[in-house]
Amino acid sequence: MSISQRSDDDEGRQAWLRGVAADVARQDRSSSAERAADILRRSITEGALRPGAQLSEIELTEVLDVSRNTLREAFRLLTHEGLLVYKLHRGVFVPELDEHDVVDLYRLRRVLEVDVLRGLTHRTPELPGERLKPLEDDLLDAEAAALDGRWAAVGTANMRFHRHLIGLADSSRLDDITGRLLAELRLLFHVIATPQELHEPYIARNRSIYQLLCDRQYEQAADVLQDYLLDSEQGLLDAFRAR
Amino acid sequence: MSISQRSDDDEGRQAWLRGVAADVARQDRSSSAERAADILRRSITEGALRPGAQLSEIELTEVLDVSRNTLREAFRLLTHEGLLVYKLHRGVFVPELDEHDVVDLYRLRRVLEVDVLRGLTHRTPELPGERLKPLEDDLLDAEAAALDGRWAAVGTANMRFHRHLIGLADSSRLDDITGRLLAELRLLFHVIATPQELHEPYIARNRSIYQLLCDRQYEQAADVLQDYLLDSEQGLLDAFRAR
DNA sequence: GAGTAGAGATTGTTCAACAATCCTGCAAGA
DNA sequence: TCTTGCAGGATTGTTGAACAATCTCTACTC
Repeated sequence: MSISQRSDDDEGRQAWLRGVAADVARQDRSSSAERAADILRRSITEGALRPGAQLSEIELTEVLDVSRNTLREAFRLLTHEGLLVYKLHRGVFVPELDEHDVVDLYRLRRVLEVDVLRGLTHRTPELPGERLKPLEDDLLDAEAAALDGRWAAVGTANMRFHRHLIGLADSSRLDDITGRLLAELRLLFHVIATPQELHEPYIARNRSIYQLLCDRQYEQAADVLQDYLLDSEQGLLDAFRAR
Repeated sequence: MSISQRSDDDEGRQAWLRGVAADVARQDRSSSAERAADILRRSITEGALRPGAQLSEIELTEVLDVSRNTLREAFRLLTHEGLLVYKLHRGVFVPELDEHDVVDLYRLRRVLEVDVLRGLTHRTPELPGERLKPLEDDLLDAEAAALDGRWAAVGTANMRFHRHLIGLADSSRLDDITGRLLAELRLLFHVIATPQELHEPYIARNRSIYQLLCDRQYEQAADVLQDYLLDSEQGLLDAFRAR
C-alpha cells in the first residue's frame, strides 16, 4: 500500500482512505467506559476474575481510575455481553454457568454456525477464496500453541476460528450474537481441570472443516461441524460432571 | 427539510412525549431511569420518534424531568434493546434501517424460529398443551384489533405471538435475541405506508401455525412458518421499494 | 437456640460542574 | 471557485460528591 503508487485508480484510493479512517476510528473512538470494559473483559476471559467473584465498585474505581458512574457504564456493557450479572443492591458478579447453560449455548451455536455453512452453497456471488485466509491463520495459531502445550491459547485460537466462520455470513447481528455466545463459553472453560482434552481433539477437526470449505464442499463442512459441536458439548458436560 | 417544518415537527413531538409522560407517571415505577426508558420506548415503537431522529439530552431532561445521568442510563437500556444507537460525541439516534437490515433480520428470524418448532418434535417431556395458551391470547388480540382497523395493534399482537413461539424453546438467550430482533423490526414498520397490507394477511397464517401446534404437527407448523417468514420479508422489501 | 434491632458497609440515584469534542460560519489563500 | 484553517457556540463525555435504599453482620433479648 505504497503512496507513491499513484495510479488513476480513484476508487481504489478512496477505498484505501476509508480503510485507514476506519482503523484510526477504532483506535481513537473509545470512551473511558469502553476502555475500562476492555480491561475487565480480558480479566474475565483470561481467568483473573473467576466465576462467582464479586466486583467491588470502590475498589475498581481506584484500580481503573474512573468514576463510579463510568465504571457502572462499563459494567452495563459487560452485562450485555453476558460476562457480568447484576444482583440488586448486592453488586455485580462474574456469572457461574452450569450444565443447563452448556446445553443452551450449544443449541444456539449449532443452529447458527451450521446454518452459516449451509448458506454458503447458495451464496451469490460465490465466496472468494481470500475470505478463508483468517481461518487458516487461526488454525496455524492453534497448532503452534498446541505444540508448546499452551492449551488456553489453543482454546482462544479455536474460538477465533469459529468467530471467523460465522463472519463468512456477513451479518453484523450474527457477529454480535456469536461474540456473546463465545464469551460465555469461555466462562465455562474456566471451571474445567483438563484444558488439553477439551481443546486438542478439535484442532484437526477445525482443519478438516477448513479444507472442505476450500474445496467448496459446504454441505459436508456443515455436517462435520454439526458432529464437532455435538461432541464438544458432550465433552464439556462430561468435564462438568467429573469436577 | 425546511426550518419551519422541522420546528412544527419538534413541537408536535414534545407534546406527544408530555402526553406519554403523564400516562406512565400514573404507574409507580421502580426507578426514574426505567420510567424514562418506558416513555422513550413507547415513543419509538409507536412512531413519535422516527428513525434518524436525534434525541437531545438537554431537551429530554426538561421534558422527562430527570437528570442527564438518569437519562443517559435510560439511553443505555434502549441501546441494549436495539432501539437507539450511540454516536460518540454526537449523541443518540433512532437507528435508520434499510433493505439490507431486512434481509439480515429475516435470515436470523427464519433460522431461529423454524428451528424452535422443529425442535419440539424431539422434546422431552412433550410440550404441555397449556404452554400454547399465550399464543391463543395473542391471536385473539390480533383478530379483535383487525376488526377495528387498528393495524398497529395487529402488528404488536403478531409480534407477541412470535415472541411466545420462541418462548416454547425455554432458552433465555434465545428470548433475549428475539426481543432485540423484533424491536428492530418495529423500527422498519414505521417507514411503511400501508400497515394493513403488512399485517392483515398474517393473522390467518399465525392461526394455522397455532392449530398445527395444538395437533402436535410440529414439522408442518415449521414449514408454514418458513413460508410465512419468506413472504413477510418479501412484503417488507416491496413496501420499502415502493416508498 | 431463635428471633430481632441496629450499626456499618455497599449499592442505587441524582445533581451540577468541568473537560473534550463536534458543528457552523467566516475569512484568508491558492 | 474551491479549499483550508480557525474561532465560538453547542452538545456530549466524565467526574466527584451527596444522599437514599438495601444488605450483611453483630450483639442483644427472650
